[in-house]
Amino acid sequence: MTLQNIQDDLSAADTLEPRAKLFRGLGDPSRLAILDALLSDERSVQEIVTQTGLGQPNVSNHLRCLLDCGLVSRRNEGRFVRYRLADRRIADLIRDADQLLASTAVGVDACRSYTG
Amino acid sequence: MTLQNIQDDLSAADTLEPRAKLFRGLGDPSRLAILDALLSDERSVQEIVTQTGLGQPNVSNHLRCLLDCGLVSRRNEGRFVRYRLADRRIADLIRDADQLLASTAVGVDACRSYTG
DNA sequence: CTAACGTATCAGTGGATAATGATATGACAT
DNA sequence: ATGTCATATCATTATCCACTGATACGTTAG
Repeated sequence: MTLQNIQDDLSAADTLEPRAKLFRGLGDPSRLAILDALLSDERSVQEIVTQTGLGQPNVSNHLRCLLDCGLVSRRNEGRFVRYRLADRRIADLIRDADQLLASTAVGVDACRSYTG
Repeated sequence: MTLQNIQDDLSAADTLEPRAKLFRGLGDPSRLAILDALLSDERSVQEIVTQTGLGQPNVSNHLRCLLDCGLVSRRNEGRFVRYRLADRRIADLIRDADQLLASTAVGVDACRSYTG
């Protein structure tokens, strides 16, 4: 085993799980729809429910997930709660993914391992 | 509903599923470990098995998934099969994710929705 | 031809999780 | 105080998917 491999393994041990978790956070159509709704502006839960067509408890669940992950932040306003993206780089990450998907090489549909 | 929302919905309908699928492809520790092994160089299945500690059928399964998705490409060499990243931007995406995780705000561990 | 090796496929299994309906919590208005 | 609205939580269910062991396929060596 080379030094390079050792370094890879060391860094992998520490960063693999969080990395996977971040990508999994982004790897659900419902959560992506929610993030999409937040791309342009801050939104209340109701607005997100309307825009995404998802059920309200479902949206709340995913928002909790996204909040715990630190991907969104919230702000109370009376009985409304307004959510927004926690970091610009999240939008960047999504855009980069779209660019990658626009490449001819990357054709995710063909993957039979999961139905997505 | 504003024009902006309509545009969001239209783009979402087309790109949400593939996007989610791409992120899910990246959202598994085993697949990330495999991609990690390929970051620095081309590798045979055996080498990946050794470096990741995963089972051989398991690695083959994930490689098939990654291949179908277009995230890796393969090359036959005798009875060996050597895999490599299909696109530099995949490594970029992973690095960007790591940078995001280095931020204080994004702390994925706290997410209780999935154990990952 | 046959043995040995590298890789891929398959079926079975356990564990994880997204969605739903019911319900709880909290805030505002009258 | 009470009703109403916005949001969050909970339990249930049904589905999905990663892993394993056995095995098949393909290639090289002897």
